[in-house]
Amino acid sequence: MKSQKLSKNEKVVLEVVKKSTGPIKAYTILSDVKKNGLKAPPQVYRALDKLIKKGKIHRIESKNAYLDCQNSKCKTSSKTAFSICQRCEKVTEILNTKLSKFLSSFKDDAGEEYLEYNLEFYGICKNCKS
Amino acid sequence: MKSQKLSKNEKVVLEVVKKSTGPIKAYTILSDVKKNGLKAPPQVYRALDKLIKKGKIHRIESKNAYLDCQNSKCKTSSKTAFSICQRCEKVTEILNTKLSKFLSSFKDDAGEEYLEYNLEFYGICKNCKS
DNA sequence: ATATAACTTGTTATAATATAACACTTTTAT
DNA sequence: ATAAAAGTGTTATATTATAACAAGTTATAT
Repeated sequence: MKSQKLSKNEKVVLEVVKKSTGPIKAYTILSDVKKNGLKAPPQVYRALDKLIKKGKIHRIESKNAYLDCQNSKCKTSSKTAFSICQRCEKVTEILNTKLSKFLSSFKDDAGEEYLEYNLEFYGICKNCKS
Repeated sequence: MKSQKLSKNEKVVLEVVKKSTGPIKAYTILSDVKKNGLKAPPQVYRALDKLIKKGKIHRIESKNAYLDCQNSKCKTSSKTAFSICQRCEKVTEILNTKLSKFLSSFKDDAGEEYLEYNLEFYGICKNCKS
């Protein structure tokens, strides 16, 4: 794992991601951080990439969007699981020991294990069901 | 599940995806199907979307690429798992009953189950290790 | 303290991925 | 036979992401 120290742009971008109520898109971040002097996509994408590597945020692959990490221990930047509501688009990080143990020790039919994974569950959240 | 009948463009696109040795990108498909008369991105993307719904192909989210389904029974278009080699980029669909049962019956901490999921494992494949 | 390597930033341009909108044709169901 | 639904062709544009390069900053070793 990389140093956890954040650069100026990384801090600026992380604050915006944290403030967001859900996954936020790169260009939404960009328009938001313009008031902090950032001007161009590479500045945002570079910060996002670093923040992911440092375990501060996650990328929700099926949404091309970014979410701040809910796990204070943050050992999970390469072992991630999320639930995604198909109605309200809400995304929640899943922190579940049984799940992470199962996936971390999963061997495929060739006997191979995997150090990293990303799992996205899709369904209707409790709120939308009721 | 939708009807399995394929339209003309869907057949053309599916053939290209099947022929590919690994996940193939939409614009690679496009340049390939130009000899069949298809000319513009929407023709390809529409076919891809339908083929996914019909369970003929999968989208590899972390690669923005498409892979033909290896499961002849093809009940799994919304419950998918893949292994992705970080060195050679090879992608293999994982068909493993223990895994699918575990994930299909997984309840999160709020007791919710999910009808759909997509799981991507990352590691080094057997071939690259040796 | 100073050289130098490693990292970070700013900037322009462009690449890569995907969809909107609309007119038209074909297939399907009644 | 007709209407509804599904599929096609087309142009334009939206969205997401990276290449490339110059300049500034910080960390480290001597």
